[in-house]
Amino acid sequence: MGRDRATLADVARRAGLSKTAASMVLNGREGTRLSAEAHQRVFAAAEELGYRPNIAARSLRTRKTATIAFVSDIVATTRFAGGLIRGALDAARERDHVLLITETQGDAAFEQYAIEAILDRQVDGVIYAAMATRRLVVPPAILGGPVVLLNATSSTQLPCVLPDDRGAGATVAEALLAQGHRDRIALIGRNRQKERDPEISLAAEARLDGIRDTLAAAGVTLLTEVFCPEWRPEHGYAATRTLLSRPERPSAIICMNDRLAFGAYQALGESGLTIPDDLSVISFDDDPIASWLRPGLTTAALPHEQMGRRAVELLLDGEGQGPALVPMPLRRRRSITAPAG
Amino acid sequence: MGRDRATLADVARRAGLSKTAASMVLNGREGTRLSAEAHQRVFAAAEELGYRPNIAARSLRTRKTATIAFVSDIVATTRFAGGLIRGALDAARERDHVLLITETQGDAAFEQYAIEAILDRQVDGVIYAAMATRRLVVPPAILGGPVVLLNATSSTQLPCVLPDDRGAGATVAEALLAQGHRDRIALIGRNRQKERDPEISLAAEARLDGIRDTLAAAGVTLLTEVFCPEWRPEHGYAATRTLLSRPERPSAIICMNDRLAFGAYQALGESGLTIPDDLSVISFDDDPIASWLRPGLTTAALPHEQMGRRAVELLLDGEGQGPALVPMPLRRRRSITAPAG
DNA sequence: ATGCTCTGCTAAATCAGTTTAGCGACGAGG
DNA sequence: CCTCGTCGCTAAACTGATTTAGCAGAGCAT
Repeated sequence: MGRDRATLADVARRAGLSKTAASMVLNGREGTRLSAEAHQRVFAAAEELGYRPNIAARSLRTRKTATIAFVSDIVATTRFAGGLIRGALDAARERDHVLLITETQGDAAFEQYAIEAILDRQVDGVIYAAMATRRLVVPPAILGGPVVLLNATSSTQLPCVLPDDRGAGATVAEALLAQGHRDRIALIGRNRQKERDPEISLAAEARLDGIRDTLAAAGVTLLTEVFCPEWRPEHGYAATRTLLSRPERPSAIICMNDRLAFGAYQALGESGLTIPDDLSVISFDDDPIASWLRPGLTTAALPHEQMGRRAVELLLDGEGQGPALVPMPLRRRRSITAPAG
Repeated sequence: MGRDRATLADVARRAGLSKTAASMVLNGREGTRLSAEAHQRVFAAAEELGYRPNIAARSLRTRKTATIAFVSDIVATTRFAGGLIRGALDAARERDHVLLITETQGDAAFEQYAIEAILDRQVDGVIYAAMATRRLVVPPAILGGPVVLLNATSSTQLPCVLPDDRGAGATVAEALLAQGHRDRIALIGRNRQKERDPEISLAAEARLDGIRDTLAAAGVTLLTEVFCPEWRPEHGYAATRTLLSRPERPSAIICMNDRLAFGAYQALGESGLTIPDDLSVISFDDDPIASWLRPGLTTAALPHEQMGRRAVELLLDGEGQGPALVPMPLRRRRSITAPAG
């Protein structure tokens, strides 16, 4: 890998100058009194030799590696994680940085390995990411340098990037109100554990709050709320069957995430009900399946790519970059319409 | 990040020995004539100081960085990619290495950036991965060091890791034959472009071959084959409708991937047909939705995690590691049964 | 006493950069 | 004529490891 590369000494020699001169010119140092001609010669020599600095050598002196560590619990290998990484990758590239990725899998030994690997390589900063939006404990060892939390908060005073779940709740509620839904809106996916334990999820409570407040402002309350032990399709399926067994049928169902909505679609299909004519469905996340469903599922999208970007921006450009609460845009598809009758 | 770290000089001083001695002891060099007592002192000092070597400094001298570059076209941020990365991450950790991840997005400028970033950082090797199993052109610049192709081949003589799509085709066909399906097996997802152009997909033709050969060996031929412009749910939906509009209804449908199968489920559901009683469905990939469908979809799984592992093993441990064709195990769920009537 | 080998260890070079301190030439001012 | 400041540039130190070359002392044979 990369033998025979021209070194700074080669460039200097070819330009007929010292390493010092070459280094200063190539780094665009201000206040140096090197002649315009010297600049020319160095640039020409570097160009001709295809010179690229050796980052290891440079970082030995400067302690900068142009490398960011992306540490996640398990996010990197999850279907949702892609966007997070891609956004971070893009933003890093724009700033001439590169991403070192590690995964702790929630395992203390793996986390230890990840931290040591990172420290050994003197990364410029760490993005500490979680799969599910939640509160976590940051290992003190990495606090020696800049850290940004991605999709997570902690009790320490660290900058963090979160999706605006509360705003998404409001958005979803507004979308239904705008279609004329009022007192027959049901919700599936209530989950005491998720709502109460911030180490599991910050999303659940925030979404719920956004929904409730917005409906309340319009003088509306939820028709009913169905609890689910988890947020997977089978639970959405079961919850929807429960819902349909009750005397008053809702005009719309809000699902706490798309996997639940997927289960709801299955249950509604089996019951011979048509979406959205018999019943509107709306949800959160914008999982890839949302666009595969028939009809397409209207859902508030987790802005993973934006979040990944923002994390890098926060880390490298400092705090001035703006809000760390990233809005969740509504993806409008065909699953909601005005209530029948 | 990591200031105040003890250096080798610190360790040597505390042990009352030279840097040379400390270095040799810590690297477990054979043939050194340092006393057992000197060993003790060095280890003790390193322990007490929490010494960890600075990798940048070391690699300046040794040209080893304990870092592998994972370059992908777009795989890293795709729902499928997770396993590839996770497998690689795990195998890398076991060998005390770390992964530098970059994405080219199929863009030449990005690829250039990725290559330079990699070369600048003197990685020990490169895993060059593709999202879809295909043939690709490896940029000559990275051929200076070890390279392994992941989910891809090239015209150059590089080691590569591929899923055994042909074997999977055989597995799928066998599963249907074992249930008693014979002359009413349909296939959806034929696609001339994918089958013919190895730069787009190696999977399509291989799967098809595996299916055909296995059926032929049992004296069976496909009832019908429906073409699809792409392998997305809507195409599976359309293809299935086409299939159902024909006079002879199949007893089983083989879908070329799970997304097509998802579309097939939708179409079958609309037609009031029950899976698997009216019709068996079987497929390839083991996309997460396969387990979410009702009934669960039986499918030959892409062994992404295994593939990612194997790539690192091939890169670091050499070629002796065994076959680069990774078997695709059949995930048996409830979507196939014996044909009705 | 001399030469030889072996043991146990170290000084110094090296990797490829950045950075500090300062040198020689030249012109201006006193 | 001497001093001073500026200009344009360079030597050498430094970063933290590995590695080469070799030194001092002990033991042994001659």
